[in-house]
Parts: sequence; C-alpha cells; structure tokens
Amino acid sequence: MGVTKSEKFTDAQNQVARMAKALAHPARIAIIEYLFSIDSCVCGDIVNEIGLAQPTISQHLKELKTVGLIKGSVEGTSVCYCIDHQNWLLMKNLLSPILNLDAATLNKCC
Amino acid sequence: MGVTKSEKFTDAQNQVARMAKALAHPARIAIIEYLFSIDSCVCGDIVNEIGLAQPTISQHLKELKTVGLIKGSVEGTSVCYCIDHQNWLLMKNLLSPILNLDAATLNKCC
DNA sequence: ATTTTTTATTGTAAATTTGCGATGAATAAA
DNA sequence: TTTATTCATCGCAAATTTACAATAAAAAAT
Repeated sequence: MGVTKSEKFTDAQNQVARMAKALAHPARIAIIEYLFSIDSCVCGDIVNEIGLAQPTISQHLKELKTVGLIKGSVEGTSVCYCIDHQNWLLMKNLLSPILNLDAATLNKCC
Repeated sequence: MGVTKSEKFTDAQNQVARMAKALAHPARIAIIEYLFSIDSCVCGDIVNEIGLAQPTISQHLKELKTVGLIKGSVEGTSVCYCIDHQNWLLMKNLLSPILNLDAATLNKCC
C-alpha cells in the first residue's frame, strides 16, 4: 500500500512522525545545518552547497517548507530561505518528550 | 528512483536521517511509547495495543530492531521486546545537536 | 502425536519517495 | 525586446514503504 493508517493513532503520534519524516533524509539535514550555519536568509547557494540537482533540492526545500521548518521569500529572481525559528521550537517541543522518555523510566529490564 | 544518494553526505548526516526515519511512522512511535510505559520486556501484547495486523506490527518491530532502538529475546513461543536503553541514548545524542541548533544561533533574520 | 499459540516470513498490491531532465514562470540584465 | 538567471513544476523511472493475507516455524499445551 504505502499508505499510513493515521486514523489509528493519536494526533500527537502523527505529528511526531510527520516531523521525524521531515528530518528523515540526509539532504534535508544538510540543508537545515547549512541554514543554521548561515543564520540568515540564503538566496541561491543551497543548490551549490548540497550535491544534488536543482529540482531535487527544490523538492526537499518544499517538504521542509510544508512542515513549516523553513520559510522562503521571493527576492527578485532568487528565493531566500531560512529557518522558521518559531516552528523549529514547536518541533523541538514535540520531539523532546519522546527522546526523553528514557529519563522517566526505571530501566527494569534487559 | 526512490534511492537516497548517501555518498553525497557525511556519516553524521546519514545517521541522523536514519534514526529520524525509524521514528517517522506513528505506529513505531506508538510502539516505543508503549514499551516505555511498560518499562519492561513485553511479550505479545504489542499487536493488541496497536490497531494494525500482526505482520505489519512484526515489520515495524523489525525496523526498530534493525536500527537498534529495541531488542527482542525469545521466550518460549513468544518474543519479548523492550527498549534498548543504551542505543536509545546514542540516538538521543545523535539527534539532540540538530534539535538544539537554534540555541546556538543569533536569529538574525526573518 | 496432534493441536494450539505466537511470531516471522513470503508474496503481493498500492502509495510514496527520491532523483533528475525538460520545461515553464518571473524577474533582472543587456 | 531579447537574453540571462533563478527557482518551481511536470513527467517519468526506479526504489522504497506500508499493509495484509497466507503460510511457515517453533515451542507449549493437550
């Protein structure tokens, strides 16, 4: 099928999975790291920075934009992308509870 | 294609993406949350807990086991699964630097 | 020895993902 | 106005993911 049965899970579980999915490709990790390293809007450079074809990068940027982790604004012929700091924080607050689940456990087994 | 060009990225980027991918499905999030909530090995119950068919759950468990986040030990006819706390920590240490990138930025733009 | 229980595996179908060439759209430069 | 430049979109191919029925495997219970 390739289709996820979202209705079987809670909103929170679906949201966590959705965000994890956005981070589930090295090119998107590379893009995010680059945007943070620049710490300002980037016009152009992204395609040169990552070693993939322009349409492929454009697609990855679109996915990141769709989940809200980055935002882009048109600047002449080019488009400036940057981290959406507000949504980044929301994503962190969504994932952190999962990552820190082990801190709340007593490690009884295994 | 559907094939990721891993060789274009650093080991760290590929590892982060690999872990994020393991978390990129609500069923796997649900399984992990359940295993933490039990905080001990679980034999059987998982299929009843998540509303998906047994082969589907088995497949998700396999994926989580492959990346090392859980481990299973045969116990008679059943198999006991639990969180691999050591690898869970490794995963956390892999993802946290990415999630916390915003803490190191000056938020110059947007 | 046979049946039951539990989990893994196989096979299959459909959707999704990844990647890129070709092309389009929109603005800047000449 | 014509020609770059930059990015998005379309269309395609191939791989991967998700889901499950059917079946196998392995141990327990009868």
